[in-house]
Amino acid sequence: MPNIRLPDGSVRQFDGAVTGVEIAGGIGKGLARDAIAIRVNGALWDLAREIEDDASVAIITRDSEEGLELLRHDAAHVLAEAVKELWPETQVTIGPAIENGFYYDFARDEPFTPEDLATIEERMQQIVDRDEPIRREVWKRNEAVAFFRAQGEEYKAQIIEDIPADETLTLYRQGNFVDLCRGPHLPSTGKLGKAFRLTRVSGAYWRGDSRNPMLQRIYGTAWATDKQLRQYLQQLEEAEKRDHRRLGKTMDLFHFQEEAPGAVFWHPKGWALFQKLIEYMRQRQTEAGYQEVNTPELMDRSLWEASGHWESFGENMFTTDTVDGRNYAIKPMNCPGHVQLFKQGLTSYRELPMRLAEFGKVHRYEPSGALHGMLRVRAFTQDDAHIFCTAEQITDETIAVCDLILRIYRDLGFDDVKIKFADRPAVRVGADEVWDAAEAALLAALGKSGLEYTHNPGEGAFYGPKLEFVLRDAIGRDWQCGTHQVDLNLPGRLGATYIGEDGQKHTPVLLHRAIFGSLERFIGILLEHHAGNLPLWLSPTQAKVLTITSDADGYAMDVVSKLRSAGIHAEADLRNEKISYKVREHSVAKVPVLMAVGQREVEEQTVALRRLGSRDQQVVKLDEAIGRLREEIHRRGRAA
RNA sequence: GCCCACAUAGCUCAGGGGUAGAGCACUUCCUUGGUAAGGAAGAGGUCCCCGGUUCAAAUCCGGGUGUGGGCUCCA
Repeated sequence: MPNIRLPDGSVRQFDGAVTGVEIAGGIGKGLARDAIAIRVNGALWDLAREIEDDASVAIITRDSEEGLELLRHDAAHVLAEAVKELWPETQVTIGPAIENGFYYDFARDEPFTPEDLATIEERMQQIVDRDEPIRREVWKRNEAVAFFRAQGEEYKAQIIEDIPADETLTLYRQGNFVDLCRGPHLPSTGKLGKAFRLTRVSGAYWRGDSRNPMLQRIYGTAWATDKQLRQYLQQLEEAEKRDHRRLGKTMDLFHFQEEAPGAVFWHPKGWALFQKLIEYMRQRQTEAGYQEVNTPELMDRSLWEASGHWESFGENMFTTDTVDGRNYAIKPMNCPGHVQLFKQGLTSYRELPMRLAEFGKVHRYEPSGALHGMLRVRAFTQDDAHIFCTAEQITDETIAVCDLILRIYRDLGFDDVKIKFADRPAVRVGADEVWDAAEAALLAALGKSGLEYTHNPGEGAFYGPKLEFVLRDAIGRDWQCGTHQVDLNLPGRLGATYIGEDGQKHTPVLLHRAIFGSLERFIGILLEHHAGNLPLWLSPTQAKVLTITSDADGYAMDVVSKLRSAGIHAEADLRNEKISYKVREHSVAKVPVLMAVGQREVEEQTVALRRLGSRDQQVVKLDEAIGRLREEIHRRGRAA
């Protein structure tokens, strides 16, 4: 006689074991139709599973967050069923729900082709039409292993063998397809609906290990309604439009070419943007007490051996083959160079903290498959800084770094920033007491500044704990950019010391920090975040002066030179084209300010101002227009 | 590095065993037009590279390079 408590607090009594189907049906027809699973005392159950004892339940519907996840998981099963029907020799492995969709990994000699995806998708729709009941079965593990082995499903058998012995083993059967699964599942394949789409096929290592065989992964997206699916596909198109590689072309900022994989050719406009970011960062760093330095890009192998990079990072380093027979390496990091600066002469504790900053160009031999536009390159510029300080100073320096990072992200239009605290990994250098102190110092800084953070256990560097700064862009993607690390290893290794109050030599603490991380990558993110519509102060070409008729040519040139004198990057467009043609062209090129001049403007010494994204224009006196733009550039677009 | 796909004009792309096509951009001419594409003409290609098959390869096959989507990696 179970008492079933519903989310609204009401209790219903049943004569015997009851299922989710019956409970939902008892509440209403609509709910019975939309129900796909039931939460029983906190755990998700199949709708058809019998509830024998008193329980608190909640019906899960397809449009809820949890329901959607179940739907996607089912889509993965239907995908596997379709593939098994089409190519019975294929082995199935795993297929979970993921963000926006699902995937399933298959083992099969023949690769799946894009045409296969269409075939599979059709078959999936047939399976949905068949509305096969999905049934849960509890199996004994040796029987389950034997069952899958008999079918040639070696991977499944392996998975079952690795499941802890005390766990209940459940299989789900739909039609002729049986899969190992924890569940729960929809009552039948018809409940999946047809708001799904197979999106791509790719390789994936068995159990995520590159030493294992490669499986074929089919990805799909699945939603509760067709409308949601359409919205999602539209979102993808939107993201594609703001792809930095596309914007780099249309805005004429940079290009890549075959001879320099993973290295950027900066065009004048792109380089102007690059320089504006550096100029801005330089100003902020000077305010914060940093000193800018520059260290060699090429240094002898012995230094990299001393620092430990040759051993632990050598595979990623570019090296030279020169006639002098020496081995040089192109720097993959700036740290060893900065330590050399610190080691020059004797440093007193009174000079600490010493903050050395460098816009250092580094080269790393990244695996070819890792390269991705400007987001993952082999040659990039770090806004790197190393702070040499005492153990007592870690906390205050960390607070200062956090403030600086958040301030800069805000200025650049990123208001949603998350901080992660990554502590000691399993493989590490340094004594536990030293780690205790370093971690405590970082946590103390976070505590003192009142910043929220999440814990990322075991994800610290081998040489020390770190803070990671993750920013969220305009379309909800997260990017890890800033980093702040405590290094307990390098100063000692490279013999850096300072003279303490006691007159003795001590090893300083080294803090590594980067804010943009890589200028190249950050610019890519910045472009995508703003969809190319950069704030005025960062725009390479800030204003374009467009003539309406050639009578205004002379005046247009005057306007440009006045803008330039005021420090505004301006260009004239005197071409024999219609004004609407010029407006379109420069709008497409994302120029933030357009100034049209015709006969009227010449006579009145005005300009017709049009801002990017607006369809309106405003006629203002030239001097006033310049004043306004100057002011906006000066305060970097933030509200005064 | 691994799996799959792709590489044709400056850009976006179509085509395809018999010497190459569109739109936009570019050049010239006409047009001086008031806020997202005015008109006409012209020029432009080692069809990524190297091999192979073939009477004939941009097209088919093999290898390489690069790019894209994933996997692994991101010290």
